[in-house]
Amino acid sequence: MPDEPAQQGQRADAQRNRERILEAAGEVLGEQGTQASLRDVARRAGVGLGTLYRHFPTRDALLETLLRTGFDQLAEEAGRLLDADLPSERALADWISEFTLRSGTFRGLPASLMATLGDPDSALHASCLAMRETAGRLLRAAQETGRIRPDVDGTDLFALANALSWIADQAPSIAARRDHLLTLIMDGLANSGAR
Amino acid sequence: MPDEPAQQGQRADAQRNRERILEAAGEVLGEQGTQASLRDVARRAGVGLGTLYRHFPTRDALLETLLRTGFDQLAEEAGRLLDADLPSERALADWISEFTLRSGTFRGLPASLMATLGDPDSALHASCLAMRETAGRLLRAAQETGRIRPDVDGTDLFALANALSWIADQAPSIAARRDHLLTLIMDGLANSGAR
DNA sequence: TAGTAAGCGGAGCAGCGCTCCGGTTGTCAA
DNA sequence: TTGACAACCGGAGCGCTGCTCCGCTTACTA
Repeated sequence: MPDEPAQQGQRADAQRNRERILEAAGEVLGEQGTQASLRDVARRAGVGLGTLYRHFPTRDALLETLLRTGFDQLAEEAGRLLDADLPSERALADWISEFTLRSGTFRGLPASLMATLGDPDSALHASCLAMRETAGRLLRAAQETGRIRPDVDGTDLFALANALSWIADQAPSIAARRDHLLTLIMDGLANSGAR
Repeated sequence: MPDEPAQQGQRADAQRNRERILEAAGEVLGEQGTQASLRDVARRAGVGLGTLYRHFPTRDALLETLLRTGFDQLAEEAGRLLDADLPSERALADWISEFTLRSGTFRGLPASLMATLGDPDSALHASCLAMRETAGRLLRAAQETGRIRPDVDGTDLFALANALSWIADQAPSIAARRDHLLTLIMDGLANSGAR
């Protein structure tokens, strides 16, 4: 079972360093957020700064590698929810909830994700887009049942989900209201008959 | 008509510098956002860095002085809306709209405002709190008419308004959806009969 | 006008992102 | 096994940041 095909053909030491960097990055970003010092990451990995930048030319590239699995899992989760025997708006709410939970792993992550909207060259853009599209299918399914208002698109959904995560990562005091605010937003998304 | 009592008893040059700094800060933060380089502000004001830090010991102190008038106006606006002959949820929506418009003056401002929630020592905290309380009265008034759900407090309102501003200042593309997202959030705030 | 407190401004420190390049080392062919 | 070399390493260095500290200047007042 070959892990991570991305590093095939590399020298053994390069591959070892890559793994060390990713491990250290997970720890450091977990403590300091997405804006953590990359010097700290290199230091913790026991690696030179140049080595870090060669493996991950931008902060986004590092972040993308750290998050890719999570994106994939969120996309799969959307697929599962599509097939599940659930009210469509319930499925949507569950997905958003899962999304905001995961966005909480690194402080500053919601901002980093939102930034990809305006920067198609970002390394994060592609894998983020893929997840967004799967979530979009979940949204459209819910709209087709008439449970979710039709004048909302995938980008709105993404923005709202990120905004919710953003709120939660601003202050611990308000993070406790996350679920409450989610139901509020879901009510806003609901298609309330007329209108 | 004496302006700005805060600088009374100061030497004339100190007062002059204070004004220069505020003017320069308005320009620089307008261009670069709330995280702009304070060196740039000092440079543009034609003043040493030490002078800037003596007048405004922290970035928040500078920001607070720049925003105080705006906070006051927003509080007054809330008062006006309370007395106005408007459906209560309409008044609330108008206030939020006004708030998010003003939060757009500096990029990064929503984040700076939210940060005051968890940092009572911030220079911004006090003037922000005053405005929040006036907005809270607007909220409660709307709740008493039964138009707005009762399980929402002033902090929720503040968080949501800031989140909306935050979305708008992430990417110009999504900023256009601001009003749309506002109606969505207002629908979420609405008290839809049962529940 | 002279004494002085208040104010000034930039040198300096530690840290940041990012680049660049001389030295090292893993790898593979001979 | 050994040698050659591409691949890789790591940190010095650049220009920036926030923030402090202190010798010099200047506006005020007695």
